[in-house]
Amino acid sequence: MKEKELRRSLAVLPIGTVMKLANLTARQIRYYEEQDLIHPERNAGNRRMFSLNDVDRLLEIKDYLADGINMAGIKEIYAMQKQKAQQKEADLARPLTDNDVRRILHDEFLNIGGLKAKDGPEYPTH
Amino acid sequence: MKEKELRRSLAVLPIGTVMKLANLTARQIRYYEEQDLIHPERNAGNRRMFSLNDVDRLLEIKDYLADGINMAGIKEIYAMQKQKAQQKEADLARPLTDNDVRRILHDEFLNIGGLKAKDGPEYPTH
DNA sequence: AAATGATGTGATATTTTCTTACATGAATGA
DNA sequence: TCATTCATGTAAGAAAATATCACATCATTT
Repeated sequence: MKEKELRRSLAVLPIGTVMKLANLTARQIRYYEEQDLIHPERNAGNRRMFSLNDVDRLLEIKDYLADGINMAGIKEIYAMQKQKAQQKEADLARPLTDNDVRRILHDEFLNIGGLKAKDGPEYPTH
Repeated sequence: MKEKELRRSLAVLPIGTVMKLANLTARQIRYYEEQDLIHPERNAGNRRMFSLNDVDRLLEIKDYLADGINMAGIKEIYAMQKQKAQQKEADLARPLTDNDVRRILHDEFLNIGGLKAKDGPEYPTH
């Protein structure tokens, strides 16, 4: 479903529509943007244009706030989600080759032997 | 998928967005509305608000025009489609009950006998 | 009590959209 | 060929939507 994802990320909604869909004031929406929780695009005339994904996120933010989580907390949540997504992306991008595996095992054996010169072992040898 | 249908029929897009999505001028879009080919909603401030279905229809209209069909032709096409849809709806809405069938047969027998007083038979008895 | 966080409100500028009217160029029929 | 009609362009002026910025407010935290 790549098509669907594209549709959902198209910036087509003006703030007035988003206010109604998410039941938020313009002030709130702009503030959440200021806090880097959403990143609506801008059209040629500097008007914010939102995607359906943006609306979803606004609804999420609303829920988090209702649960007593503050901006900082929400920001952290999204930062973590982003990290996870990036890790997954990286994992998917280049699955380990046999060569990678061999190299990793080789390095580990070096470490186990305590022979690694430059930085010393990564774990206590006690 | 009633949900999807609802989403597609939500009037959330301003004309500026629709212009880009359908690659049409505001003039064209308003003219097609004037010709009763589309019926965007209006918001409290009298601005036209379009649904994704509206955009689809605009793209269709564009195709028809490109095929050399004029407004009158397109209008007729949509009129026919509407009729078909209404018929289908009517058919689906209330399939005939046994009672309906009995009543219809009863009436038909009356007619066959040529006894129907008021309007006379519905078909030539010749 | 002072500071902070989330939101409301008001002022003013800019952009978008509306309606109305007139212009235009291609196709069509007399 | 000339006048019409059709689909669209364009301009003017008004109204609505949105932008930013500043200050107000009210609850919570320190």
